[in-house]
Amino acid sequence: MMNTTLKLLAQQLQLSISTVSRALKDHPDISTATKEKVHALANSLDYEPNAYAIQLRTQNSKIFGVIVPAIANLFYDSFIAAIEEESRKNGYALMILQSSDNTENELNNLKIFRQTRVSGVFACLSAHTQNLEVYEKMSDRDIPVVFFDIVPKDNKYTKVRMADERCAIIAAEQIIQRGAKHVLALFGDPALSISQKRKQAFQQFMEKYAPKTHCTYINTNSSAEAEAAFSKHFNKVQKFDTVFAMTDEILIGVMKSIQAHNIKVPKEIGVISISNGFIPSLYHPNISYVETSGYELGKLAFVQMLANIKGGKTLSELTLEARFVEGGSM
Amino acid sequence: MMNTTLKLLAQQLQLSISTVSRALKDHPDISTATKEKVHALANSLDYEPNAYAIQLRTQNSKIFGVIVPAIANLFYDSFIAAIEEESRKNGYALMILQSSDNTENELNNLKIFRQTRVSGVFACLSAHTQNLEVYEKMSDRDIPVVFFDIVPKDNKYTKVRMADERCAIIAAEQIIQRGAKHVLALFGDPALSISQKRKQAFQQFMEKYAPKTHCTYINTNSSAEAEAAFSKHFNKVQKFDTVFAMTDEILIGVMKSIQAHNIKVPKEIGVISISNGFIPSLYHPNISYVETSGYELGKLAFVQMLANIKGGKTLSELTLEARFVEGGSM
DNA sequence: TTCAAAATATCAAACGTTTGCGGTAAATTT
DNA sequence: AAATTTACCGCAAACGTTTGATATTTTGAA
Repeated sequence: MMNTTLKLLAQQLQLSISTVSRALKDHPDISTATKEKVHALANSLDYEPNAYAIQLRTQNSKIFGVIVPAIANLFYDSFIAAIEEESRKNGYALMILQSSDNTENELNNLKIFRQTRVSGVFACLSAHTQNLEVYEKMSDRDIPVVFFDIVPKDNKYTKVRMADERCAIIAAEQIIQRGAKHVLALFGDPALSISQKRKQAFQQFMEKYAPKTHCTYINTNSSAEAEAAFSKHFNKVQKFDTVFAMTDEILIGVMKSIQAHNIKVPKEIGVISISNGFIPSLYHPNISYVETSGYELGKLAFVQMLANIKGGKTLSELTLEARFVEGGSM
Repeated sequence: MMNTTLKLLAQQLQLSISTVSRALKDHPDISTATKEKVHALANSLDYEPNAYAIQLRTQNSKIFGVIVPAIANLFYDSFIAAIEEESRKNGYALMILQSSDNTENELNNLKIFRQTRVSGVFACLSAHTQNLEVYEKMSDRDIPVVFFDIVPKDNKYTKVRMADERCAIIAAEQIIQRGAKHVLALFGDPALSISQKRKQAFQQFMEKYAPKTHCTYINTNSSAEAEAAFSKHFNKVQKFDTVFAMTDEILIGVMKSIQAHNIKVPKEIGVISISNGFIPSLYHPNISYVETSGYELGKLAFVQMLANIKGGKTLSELTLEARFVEGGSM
């Protein structure tokens, strides 16, 4: 079927293309009578403006690019859901690409974004990306970048992230408040800055405010590792009264082990984690957790993006406050 | 910064735009010497073809649209991950929009896709969408649509979905094979065709091959409902030896109740579900399930899409076989 | 009436590509 | 040496839209 274009409308109405164009967007230059005629025909012919022609002309694609390590991930999911909602409200569409935590993919994705002349990109750095040159290239092209979650250290970038240290500290506070004596604290990949930050904050806080509490710190790289680590340490003579899991992944491993050994929560052991809430709600009793909301972070990132587009540069780091959500596991 | 364009390259090299364009795409008309010069300059100037100009010229956006009820969903997640992978391999990008199971959103999303002149759309119908007129409009514009998961009944559409009935039957087979006597079978929203199909298939199979097995059928609309339903029925005198959960959502509810009552799996009760595998792996022992892989379905959908684009129409319904994955819960 | 001002509509260039067609010079054949 | 082929390259139109500048008509006041 022939696509309806401005030209076609113009021909049928015996008007010029520009008049039709202006009529369609309510330009004051055009009389009401003409406008009505144009709108009527446009409707009946199902006119849909060609986004590509518009972009070519206006240099504005009204599309945001998003790079996440993985789409299939509770946290990024909710992040994406949030910016998708906001984007729609603001007349933008989303183009989502995943890096699979692979720097090469990340590069290719950025390239696609450049070619598509996206209006902006939301980027979560791959685990081991060091070279930020590509992102400079985006700036060169006047494409604003808002980093989220895993963000570069450099202060010249716009970034939003969870208050990683605070999360860990809130967890520590709770643990102290409940009078824990022996704590097993499990953290993620030690190469990741997020693991480092959380561990450091947690450890410092514990040492300062509860020096008598005995803490064991372990880094694990997967659910399975966490499960094994927990099993191994729990079997020792020295029993823990509290376990802290830095991520959902770790929590999953811990809980599998807890189920396997039929350990009673919270009677025999208290459990606390950092999460967006879904995984903790899977267990009975619900696991208490410090909330890191991908959804909230998404909203925040979007605000930053808009500010960036409208008012020029907004070089700043915004961190999202965390809060403790009481389950029944402590 | 000035964007590098063909024109710019042409000027600097004292060549015509067309020559530059052809050189860049290895056209045989252009001499090797020229090609090299062009490539060199293009590289050093970081030339990136303008996707919009190309689309305008070629009428081919190389973008696929995807509509899902929700991005934050294990099944759709993996579906998206699969088509994202394939798309990238084939030089396409993805534009993902969520309907939130709302017909109006669905309509708007389709509109965006039309305006963006996507090369094709992968669509999962909203729960209660009846009117398929919009999708006709896509066909009018020669935009192929591949339906997945929740698909229309009409045979004129291209669709891929799980073998819903087979899933239920495989589960029933396993249940019979384990010699279950009293089964609690939980299904989802009775208004959804997927619930109806699975329930019907399950029930028929059980009645035919294990008429003596006593089955209780219940429809629930959420995890919480499933949890309540399970608790209620398990408290009765008549104990169940097996519980079947049609979806992850239901399984979650069931498992919470099982944990709350500290029921031993599989000793006191056998558990089986239909899932893509993530949720079942969260428990100890792992829950046995009939696998419905969003990932596999995505791959299949993509093949259909490509066939549709290349070879014209491929009107057919493809269903993906399911398989039983042994956990330790039965 | 006359003329400026306001209202309305049109022209034409530009955005960055692709591509059919045509042209020129060199290489090859008669 | 003329004719033909081959190898390169450029011209210009087209894709559908937006928009500053310009042209035409209508309106209202002098």
